[in-house]
Amino acid sequence: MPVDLGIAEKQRSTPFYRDEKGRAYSKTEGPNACEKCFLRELNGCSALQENELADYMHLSQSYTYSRRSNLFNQGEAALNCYIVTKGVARLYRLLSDGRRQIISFALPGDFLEFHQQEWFTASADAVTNVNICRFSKQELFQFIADKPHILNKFYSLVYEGLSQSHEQIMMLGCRSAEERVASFLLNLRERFKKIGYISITLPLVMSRQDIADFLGLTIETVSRTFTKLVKDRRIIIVPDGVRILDLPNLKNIAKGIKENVFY
Amino acid sequence: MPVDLGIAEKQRSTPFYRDEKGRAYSKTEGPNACEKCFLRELNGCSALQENELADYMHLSQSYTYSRRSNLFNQGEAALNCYIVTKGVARLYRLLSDGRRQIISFALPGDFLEFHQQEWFTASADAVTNVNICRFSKQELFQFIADKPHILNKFYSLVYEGLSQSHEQIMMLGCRSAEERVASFLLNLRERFKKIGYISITLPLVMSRQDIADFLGLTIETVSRTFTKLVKDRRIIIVPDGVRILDLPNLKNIAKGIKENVFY
DNA sequence: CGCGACTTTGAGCTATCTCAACAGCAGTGG
DNA sequence: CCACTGCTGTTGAGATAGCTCAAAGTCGCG
Repeated sequence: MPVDLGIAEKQRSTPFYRDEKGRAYSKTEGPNACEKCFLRELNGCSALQENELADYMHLSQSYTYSRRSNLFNQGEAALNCYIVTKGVARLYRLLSDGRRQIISFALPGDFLEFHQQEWFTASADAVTNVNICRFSKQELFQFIADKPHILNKFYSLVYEGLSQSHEQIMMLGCRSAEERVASFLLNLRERFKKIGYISITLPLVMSRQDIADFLGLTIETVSRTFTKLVKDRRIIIVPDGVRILDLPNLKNIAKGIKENVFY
Repeated sequence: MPVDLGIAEKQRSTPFYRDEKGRAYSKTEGPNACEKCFLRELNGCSALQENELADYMHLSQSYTYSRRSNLFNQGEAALNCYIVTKGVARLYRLLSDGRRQIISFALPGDFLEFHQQEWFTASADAVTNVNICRFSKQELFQFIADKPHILNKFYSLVYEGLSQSHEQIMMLGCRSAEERVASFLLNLRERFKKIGYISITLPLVMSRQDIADFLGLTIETVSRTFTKLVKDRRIIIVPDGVRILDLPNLKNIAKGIKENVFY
């Protein structure tokens, strides 16, 4: 089963439930088929030993959220944690006056809220149709309590997230609009590669507004910057994404190097 | 032993060594006196059980770095990890053209580089004279490999760091200069409180340039913003720090609320 | 007292924002 | 099949928060 970003689907057809907050979702009955999951090699689940898999499969349940729907909200009791298995989700925080900062885009294999804190510190919703594995936090952490090899793997993943956040801090703190957009495209490209999604077109499943709120820019600045990159022949814009024409130069822009420098 | 931010000391008197990179430091011979350490209640060490303490004490060694000296650099092999026990350090990343982004200020009790990655992803140096506990990463992670209660504690601490980083992303992505400075002061105040450092004056041991590089602003903008906060009677500037005059209003500014709002 | 490091203040500049118009496209309904 | 509507993205023109450069002030220290 290949990586699925949920690009094509615009509508959902499966029947859905609503939770106590009115969120629509659909659910796969019975335990998850972890042994067939293409993500097993990639993420925290890879730390599982064969004899642990059967129990683990019963811990999580598969859910589907449709495009634009909400997964959880900042401030709510954090009873569950999530792994994205298909599509893209956005993790964000809001200020009281409506300003939004997207903290990260979660791709297949990414963990959300794998902590033991009582409340969600951010909100998340589905950018495309999204499939997730949902765990009861309490059950999950009980399961791994005597399995340090798994906890260790989780630890590494959180640290990786921390490292990504530091990169993001660097980006927002000292990079220009053009550098931000270039970094964003390259980072996305790397992450797709890592999960085995390789294609000439770099799909941009999120809106310009999402990109703007991620990069700390306005939608107009993002648009103008894309236009500039197109004019300078670094990229071309295609339906649902971009194609990178001049990778080395884009990398230099992302690094903050103005002219062509080869090394 | 109370929290010591190393404010008063401008000079160091103890003899020092130099490591292979030419870094000056001094070292306490023999095992650390963890049983007397005031941080034991606060940080990761609090997860240690009585019978584990003796072994743990032999894992780390106490080092002193003088003001402005370097602890480690981005890109070097990450053989050690650190806990600040006195003073303040800055963790930062550099761009090739010299732009610097300070990722965090590490106060007593804060962990640095508690990961198992091969290389340092950031640099750190001493803002004041700094005491640290230094661990061999390999030895430390070997020690905790069969002690999930400690690993679990570390996990929580890393997640807390992640949460702080997300706050920082929010700050850099969508807050104005005044909001950033207000948030910075309040956040520092909270963190001092947490480690038991309570005083009328909020000490600012870092330079304006450090604050600017942390907040993604220039030194001039930081200075002007302080001046504005003084004029508006939110704070007063005193030697080595500020005093907060109007806490509720400062909190509103930090939240992005313009006028007096009580709730 | 004088030097150097740091901070504040001033004045003009610019990258990015704001506001507004318009273009493209999908869905809808007659 | 085509007007109509709503949503998203692009482009333009003017406004502005924060930046840059320059000068002056402050403070600790020899």
